[in-house]
Amino acid sequence: MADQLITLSDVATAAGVSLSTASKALNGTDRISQATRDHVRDTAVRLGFRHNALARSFARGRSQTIGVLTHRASNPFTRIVLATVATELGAKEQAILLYDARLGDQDITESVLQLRARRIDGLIVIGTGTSYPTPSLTSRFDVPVIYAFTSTEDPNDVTITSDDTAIGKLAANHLLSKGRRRLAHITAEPHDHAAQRRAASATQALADAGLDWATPVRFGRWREDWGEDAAREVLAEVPDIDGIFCGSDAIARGAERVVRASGRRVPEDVAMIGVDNWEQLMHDQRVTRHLTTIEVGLEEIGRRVAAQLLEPDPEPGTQYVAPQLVIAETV
Amino acid sequence: MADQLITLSDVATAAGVSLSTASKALNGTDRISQATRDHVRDTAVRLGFRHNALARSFARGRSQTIGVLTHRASNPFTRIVLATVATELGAKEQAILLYDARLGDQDITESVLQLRARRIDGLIVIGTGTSYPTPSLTSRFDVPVIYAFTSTEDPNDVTITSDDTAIGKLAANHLLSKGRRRLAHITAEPHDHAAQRRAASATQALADAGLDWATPVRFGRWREDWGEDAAREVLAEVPDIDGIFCGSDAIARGAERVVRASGRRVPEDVAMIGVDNWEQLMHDQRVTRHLTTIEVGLEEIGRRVAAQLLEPDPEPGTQYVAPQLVIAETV
DNA sequence: GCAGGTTGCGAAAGCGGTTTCGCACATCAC
DNA sequence: GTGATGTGCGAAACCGCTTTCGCAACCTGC
Repeated sequence: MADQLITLSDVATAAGVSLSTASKALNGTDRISQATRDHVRDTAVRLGFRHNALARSFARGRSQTIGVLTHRASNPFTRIVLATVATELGAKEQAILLYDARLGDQDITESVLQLRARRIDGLIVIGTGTSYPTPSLTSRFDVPVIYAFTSTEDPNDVTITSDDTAIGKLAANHLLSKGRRRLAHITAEPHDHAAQRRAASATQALADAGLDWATPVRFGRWREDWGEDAAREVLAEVPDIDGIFCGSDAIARGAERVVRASGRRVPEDVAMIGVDNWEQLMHDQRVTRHLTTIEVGLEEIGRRVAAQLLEPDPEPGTQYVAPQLVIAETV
Repeated sequence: MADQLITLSDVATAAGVSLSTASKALNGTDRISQATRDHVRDTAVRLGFRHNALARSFARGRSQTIGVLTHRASNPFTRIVLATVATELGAKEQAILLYDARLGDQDITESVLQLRARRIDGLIVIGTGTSYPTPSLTSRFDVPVIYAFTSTEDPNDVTITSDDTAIGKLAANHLLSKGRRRLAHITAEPHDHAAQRRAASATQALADAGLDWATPVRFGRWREDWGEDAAREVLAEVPDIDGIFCGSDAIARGAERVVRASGRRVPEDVAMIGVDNWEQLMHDQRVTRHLTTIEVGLEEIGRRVAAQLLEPDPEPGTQYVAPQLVIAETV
């Protein structure tokens, strides 16, 4: 498969025009008569010509490559955003260059210099969705920088992230709409931004309905076993609890196990709702829905980031992706 | 941040040598005296010079970009391999260009041509791990092609994938080692290669111990609800079953729910083992281990693929990644 | 019939490196 | 002292495309 590839110069010669005319004809730039244009294009097709992307990138000074900075690409949330971004950009002939775990790194400067030497056409910073803000790098590049699933100190940075406030509200209101009134909330660390916002907005939603939690919000960790522990506490304190909003699906998994083990039925006795839509995101089409949950919109974040990055001028500021209620069996 | 970047020519001038000498000094190629070499390098550092990667790629004809072909990048298994590959390659300054869903595409030829026009330095084909073989593309490129998590018709293709035979054996033997003797196996479609091999090798492991399944292998789907259905059947047919090997963690999740709901204890009454290690892979550090399972080694596949691709000549043939037993509560 | 504008195209200068080749000089063996 | 060999460096070609600029030919309007 090492046949010599056709160059633009070959096309020009075959079409009987100059190199520059051939270039312009194929690119649609400059003034070229329709007849010449068609002729050159036909010739190019006939010869099976393709622009050498390397030469083109070099001449144009644009690499067709987008830099991606992550904190830890092994994080499953990060991976979803990353894979989506890679898919979307690949469809647009843009490669990605991933610098993992360099985001929190001391000498991020080195990475910045490397990315600039690579002449990346844009930069995507993917956060973890929980502990923001991320330091702003926008001013260090002369190409567009977009922040995904995080936020920065600079409100003018182009940011696309989840809407934790809407998530909390959505969860609480869904439980309320099903007639549940004795509600509990089990979530992660109190200093985790996502947990904090979801809890605050859910509390507000209850207040708007003239209610309060039947038992104080349980702050703990993003872990299945914390879901178990907290659920035990909740059941002990409020035996007739009729709805639990879990800050994540992992927590919900653990909590559900305890609730069922206690002899209560889900959702008849206790309705349960999580956040993340893991069953969908993680298992692809391989699983049926079991847990009622809220889809944060990670793939949507990835899609929008990719789209915005290729826009001539993306709108500055933060865009929140609306969460989606995913109704299944547990509410 | 639009300061003019330093070129090699600037370095040469500043160091008082020719352009070619500067190039060779920095690259360590050709014969250059140590003194000159050091001097040029010092000058480059002092000026903050970095090679323009675009110019370099162009001149060398190597793009520093690896093509990646997937069937569907939203598949969670694919995403793991993809993210790992991207991480490893990024650390080596290699970008990736992802062409998703073009693998099964009719005119894969178009993608091949595009990738060749891009002058990719190598190609990675990521499969789904279940339905192989993938058509071989090796002969259509003059750069290395590696197949990950799949296999091809050509035994000489460089392939790195999971070891389904070892997985089945490992699972069966682990249950046997815990003294379980009345075993069942619940898995996916009988025509799914992974399911088939795992079932066959587990059956063989039982035979080696002079045993057979207590009830015929249940072939179904890679779904949690299939795990439930099959477990119900198994319990009805063999009430005193004492071990279940589930073909995946999703199946195990469903099966475990049914087993527990029947009043049986896990693992005291029924030991259960899955495959995939999702709790680890999907939740990162966010969850404790609950399900005893087998780690297929997707990240290891990704790491090896990236490493092999950058080797001068990767060894032809198939490499199987050894599965790892992940012991938790359910056995 | 002519100044002024428009249209279509080609020559040539990059883009910023890598790499081949040849030259001058130093070193060596005899 | 001479030829053979080796060493260090620079001139220049080259990678394949984009883009600027200028020139001729062709329109206008008066």
